[in-house]
Amino acid sequence: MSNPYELSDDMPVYVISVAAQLSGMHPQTLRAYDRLGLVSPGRSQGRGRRYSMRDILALREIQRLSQEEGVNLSGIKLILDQLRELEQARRLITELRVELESTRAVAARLAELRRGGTDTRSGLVPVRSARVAAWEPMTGQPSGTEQPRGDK
Amino acid sequence: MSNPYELSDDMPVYVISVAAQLSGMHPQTLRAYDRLGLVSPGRSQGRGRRYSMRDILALREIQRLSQEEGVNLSGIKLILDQLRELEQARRLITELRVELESTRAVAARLAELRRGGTDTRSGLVPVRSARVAAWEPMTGQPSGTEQPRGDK
DNA sequence: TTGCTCCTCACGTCACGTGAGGTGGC
DNA sequence: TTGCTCCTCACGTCACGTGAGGTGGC
Repeated sequence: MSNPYELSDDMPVYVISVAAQLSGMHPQTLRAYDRLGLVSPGRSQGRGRRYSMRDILALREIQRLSQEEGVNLSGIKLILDQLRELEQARRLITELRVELESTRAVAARLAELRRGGTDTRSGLVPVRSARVAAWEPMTGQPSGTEQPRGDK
Repeated sequence: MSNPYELSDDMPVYVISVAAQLSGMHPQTLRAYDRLGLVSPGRSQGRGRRYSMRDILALREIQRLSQEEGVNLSGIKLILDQLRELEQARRLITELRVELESTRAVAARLAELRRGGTDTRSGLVPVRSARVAAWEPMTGQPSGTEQPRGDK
């Protein structure tokens, strides 16, 4: 309850030797990553490093990018930054779509309440654009960038 | 008009020596990038490479990531892929916000037409969520895309 | 022929992981 | 004392740029 950490994932509990085992890396490598600002664990009394589970997961992702994808540390840093931006954008997209749907429902309900049925000519009932309707939450993305240029 | 290429940017016109000069890279480097699938120019008669202006710009971006950011080629490939996804997401966000605004305007107009003013208790007039309202189009960049957020 | 293109091979440099070596506090 | 931590230095490996060397078609 009065726990200063929301979840135990953020609690810095693992010393460097344990963190090295959990992440499958060399302790010296973890020190190097700390120095480079890639994964900076907490400190205990200003001396020993203390890694959280979130740090461990970050280390594993770095290991994957490094070993499987062959990306160097400069690249990994940029990629992780970009990934955060991308996830932020995706969250916003989901939120905007939810809000758009509910707003559309409201508009439709209001239009319905106005007796006489749908008055299409008034343009009061918005037409969903093809591009927005067709969009799927991030497909594999090859060549999907093509824009059908709907010239309404 | 009947030009098979939309803009001259996509027309493969530069031979490798010219492309090397324009991008400030070694011809051998361009051949290596082609082999690695980083920038694959067109071919003339199945032999010589022909680079478009778009290829040149891609080469310059690669050079920046490599020299200024110190990213290796594996990283550059992932970063460029991610960047395309990010730009796609940003375009969609802009589109969704435009559509949301217009739908809101329609809903507001319809609500107004229903005599008696706003009936807040009915929940028919949607309240804009704080997160969506607060969001700025990707901070950290020129911010010229700023949308004045005119709340009607 | 000249000047381009193509290719492969090899070398130099640099990034990075990791071992060694020596220190200090529970 | 033992077993951890901290640090720096050095070495081996690998990625990558680029030069050399030799080919072929306008």
